[in-house]
Amino acid sequence: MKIATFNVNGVNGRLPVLLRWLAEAAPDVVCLQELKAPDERFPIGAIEKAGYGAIWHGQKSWNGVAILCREADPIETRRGLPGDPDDAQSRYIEAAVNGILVGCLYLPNGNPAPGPKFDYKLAWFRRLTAYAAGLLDLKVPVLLAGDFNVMPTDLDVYNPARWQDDALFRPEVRSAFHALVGRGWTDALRALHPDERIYTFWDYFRNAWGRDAGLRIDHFLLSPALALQLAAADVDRAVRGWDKASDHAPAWIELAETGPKTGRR
DNA sequence: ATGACGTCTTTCAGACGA
Repeated sequence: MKIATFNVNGVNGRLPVLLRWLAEAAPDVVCLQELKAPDERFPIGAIEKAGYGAIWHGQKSWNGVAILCREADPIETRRGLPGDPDDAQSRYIEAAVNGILVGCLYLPNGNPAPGPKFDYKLAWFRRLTAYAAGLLDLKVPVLLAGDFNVMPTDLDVYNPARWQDDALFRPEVRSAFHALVGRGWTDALRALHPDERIYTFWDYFRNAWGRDAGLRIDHFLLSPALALQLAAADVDRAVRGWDKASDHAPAWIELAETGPKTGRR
């Protein structure tokens, strides 16, 4: 089973890119972020025509997350991250798909730091860490996938010194990520490629794509049982070079089929 | 320190992104 995450940066403006990538990559499950569209403007017709069922949590202009499932409808288990009833931003949606609980998230950017936006990022991170602990307690296969807006280590940044004070790389944010992962999750891309420079985002500015000046900020966190099934993980880099591309490229993992538990025959 | 570029908006300028 192939599961992907893709920050599309506008699901309607990006629809041709999304549909082309779905046809070429044929993922079984897709987590989308930055829909930048309210619920009623999610392009469900085109996505169904491409062979995918979907659930989505939209918002006008900004944010917005969705889960797509090939030839099936995701069973929604949650929309919105718990822990703050006043948080109106659409950044979390979760579903049961093919025997796995999939949480799709878009963690706040947090710039400029310090400031209220950075405080919101750290608070959101705390809520995620608390909620994720409960997910592990469920003892079912769980995957958290999405745009975490964090480069975990120097290896994940083309020029670490330049990003030192940025909300995506500040020590508080990196330690928040490591504290979350340290509770029992596996960073799938890094687990399979411990020494490789892997990027999932290239700025539109300064010819970042042409210079390969990238960041690794889109991640898959696997629960312990799921980590045992991890067979492959990579980034569809070429998509970043397409016409009208998102500033993110899709990342994906491949999970090996297990025995009777998830076998469908 | 700023802005480069791109997307969205009851648009033609401003907010936001990373």
